[in-house]
Amino acid sequence: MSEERFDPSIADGRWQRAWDEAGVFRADSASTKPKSYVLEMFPYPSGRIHIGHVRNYTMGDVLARFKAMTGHEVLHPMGWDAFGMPAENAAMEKGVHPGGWTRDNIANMKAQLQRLGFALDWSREFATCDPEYYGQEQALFLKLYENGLVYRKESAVNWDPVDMTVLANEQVIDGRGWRSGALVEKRKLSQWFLKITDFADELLEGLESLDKWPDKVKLMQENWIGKSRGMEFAFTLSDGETVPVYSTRPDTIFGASFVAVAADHPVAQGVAEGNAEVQAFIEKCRAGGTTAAELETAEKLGYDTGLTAKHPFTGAELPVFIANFVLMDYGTGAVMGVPGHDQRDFEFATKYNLPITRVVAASADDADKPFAGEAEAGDGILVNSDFLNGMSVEDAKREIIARAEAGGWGSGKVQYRLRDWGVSRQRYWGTPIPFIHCDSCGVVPVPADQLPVKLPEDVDFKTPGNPLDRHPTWKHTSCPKCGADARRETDTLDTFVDSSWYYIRFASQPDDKPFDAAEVAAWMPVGQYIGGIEHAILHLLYARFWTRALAHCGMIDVKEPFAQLFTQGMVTHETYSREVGGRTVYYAPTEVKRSADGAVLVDGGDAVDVGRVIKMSKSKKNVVDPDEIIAQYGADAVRWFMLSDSPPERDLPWSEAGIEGCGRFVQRLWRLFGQYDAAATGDDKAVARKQHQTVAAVAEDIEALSFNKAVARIYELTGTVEKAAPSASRSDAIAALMKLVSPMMPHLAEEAWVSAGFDGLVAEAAWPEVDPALLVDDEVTVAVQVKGKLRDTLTVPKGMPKDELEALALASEKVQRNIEGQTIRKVIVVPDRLVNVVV
RNA sequence: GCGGACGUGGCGGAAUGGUAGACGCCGGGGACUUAAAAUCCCCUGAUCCUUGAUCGUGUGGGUUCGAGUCCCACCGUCCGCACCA
Repeated sequence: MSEERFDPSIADGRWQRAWDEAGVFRADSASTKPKSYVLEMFPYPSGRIHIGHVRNYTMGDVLARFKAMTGHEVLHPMGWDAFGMPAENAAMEKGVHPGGWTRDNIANMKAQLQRLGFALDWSREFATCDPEYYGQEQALFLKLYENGLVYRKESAVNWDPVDMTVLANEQVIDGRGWRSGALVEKRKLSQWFLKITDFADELLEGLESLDKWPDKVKLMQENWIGKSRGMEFAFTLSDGETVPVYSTRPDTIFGASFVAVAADHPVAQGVAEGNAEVQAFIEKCRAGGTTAAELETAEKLGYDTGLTAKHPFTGAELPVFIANFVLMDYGTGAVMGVPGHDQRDFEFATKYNLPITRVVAASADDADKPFAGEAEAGDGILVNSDFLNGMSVEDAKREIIARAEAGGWGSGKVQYRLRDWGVSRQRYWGTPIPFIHCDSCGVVPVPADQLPVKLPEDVDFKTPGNPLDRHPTWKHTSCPKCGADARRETDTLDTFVDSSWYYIRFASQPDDKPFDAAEVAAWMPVGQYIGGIEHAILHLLYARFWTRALAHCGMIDVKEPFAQLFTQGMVTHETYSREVGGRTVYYAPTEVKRSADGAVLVDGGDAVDVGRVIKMSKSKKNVVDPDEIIAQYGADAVRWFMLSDSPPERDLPWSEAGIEGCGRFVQRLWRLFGQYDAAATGDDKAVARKQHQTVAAVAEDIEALSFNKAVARIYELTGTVEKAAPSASRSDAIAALMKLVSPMMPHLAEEAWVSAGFDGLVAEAAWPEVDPALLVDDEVTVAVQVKGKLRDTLTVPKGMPKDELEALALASEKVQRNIEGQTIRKVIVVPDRLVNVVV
């Protein structure tokens, strides 16, 4: 080997070209090898990759390369989630076309990813803004429509006044738009919906089959779907109207002391007509904030409508209130108030002096026990409840539902928190919804042969609102049914639709249809999906739904798209700041010189406060630029850092010292690789053993995505081999080490591989064999304890019988000293592990 | 409020109920060098009466020959959800 130092600035590019020319990472759908589909969440093309992308894609890359070395045909694709608001914002701010802006960003980011040497099959690359992609998405949307999974309805929607678009419930966080942060308003619009609620139960039950998903994510989805069982029944009001209510505690019906309806409930609307006071109250309810803090302190408010509701059993006339804590869009928008056994009802009843009746108690003797300032929602025995008296809560629920159903005035009901997915967006940069509005035929799907419905190129972004809607010609077309003048739908699809099936398109992308079912079957489901926890609900639930919807339409045979899910932690960094003129100024890591006891500005030397280690963000300036660190340390050092130290599901603190250590290790390996000598002779059992143990352990660690442990083991093997005297075993170990590190540091590994005189690419080499005989040591160190405290250790041949071990341990001078003058009560011997002398 | 995760050296973190702190970073000392960089070697949980011993995995209990690991209670940090009837 000639060079003393490994030079990534030369080697990185050389091997990236070599892999590309050899087509090493191209996935062959027809291969007979076992298939492995490794996927990381594709990025939004913002223009620059973030260090978080580097971590995410490095993990996937190591797995993909490892799978290839262990005999799998690997599909590891990459593409672009290319529709969405930022492109339109750029268009508005800079006057560039969203398409051009997006294309430029993709080119930049692709070059950045390529500099990291990822084993990606770029032949399958696409962007969701390609007409070839969104046209097929339109075809799928129409397929779902044909199968009754798409509908349109007038509905109150979450309107983001800044982005000027509708948001899904999931996109409203604490009453604000998830992207713009603007306070969301309610508006009535005609919207397109996907019937995700049809799949609520399936999506919930399907979670059970996902044994390789984090429990945390499954739990979040479970809560989101929010299944509850209860009873729906109607109250008859004093004005003759009926008001259906839903309750999960129908057993407590005898404790009902009022009925409450939401501000938007028809009853409330009726009462409000011509009554300014009620209108004002309703307005007040609507204005109520929805943030966590506001809800915590929000007072229960009610307006007595003067109407009464007849209790179905007691015949009592219960007052009917409009209440601020009742939601129109859950259940029926009306509830029966049972103050004794629901905390909200309790607070409400206390405020408005309504009766609080106990109907559940610990025992029949406690039937009239007073409440201790709060409702009792727990289990117990029914009391003060006529025919339900003495029953358990569960039995009472069953009984009351049975009676309601027999009497025809109510029925058991399963209720979900999950709502249908509103997919209409009043934006330009998205997939046009393929429908046409005709005055005589109504809403008509665009015929398949007229797809894709392409976005117009000439658009103007100077005025707010939907550019498609105000385009001079685009929306004017003719009705596919009657031929009369008609208008195109000007809404575009939520970008979460785009990301709901991209993984299927990666597996198969014919020109004339969305995908080929057989080819999809060859790859799906994704074997390992890796991405951020922030997509735990939205993206992952939508993708699961979409897959099931396609299966429902008979298009594919897969129900769950992602067999195994991994959510990686964030990359974090210290923050550097100073108080300047009463405000905090943040500094980038490159502007700061860090030392053991603090930090100063490179420019000027002023002291800087070293703040908490937090997620990298532009506003705190605690970011590092992937390009800069690749240029400085090389791709392999950066990749190695991404895998070292922190377990991948936890946050990874970026540090200058850490990346420098990685850079040093790359050189250290390079020096060691240079000592490979094919002509060396002689055995070194200890080295061989360490090699085989490490190969087996690293394989296990990579499969488990425990990259930090694999890294630690590679350090150990490196240390062992470095210290060993030259031998054939040592050279074997060096060669094995080249393969071991090749998924993590592929450029270094290739360079060493060719320098050592091996043929071909190490990326295509087979993972080193493991000789099971070498996995076990023939000597073991046994701990010797007296009363559970370590006193000595013994090095003995493996498999020494219990009695011999015991004798040896008792003979130990240190043991003798510690048991002096005491009686041995018991000796516990665990072969090959320890001896514990109990005195 | 509900649900969940996590608490181990200066730091990131290892550890099938069986030698706590692997491995890395930081720090200290030394070798090489005119010097530096690079590299290599040694030390590096705390305390003490330092050939050794005592203490030590958030706190307090418990189970066990033996607990970071299992059980109970508490404290703290972080995350998710939330007037969902």
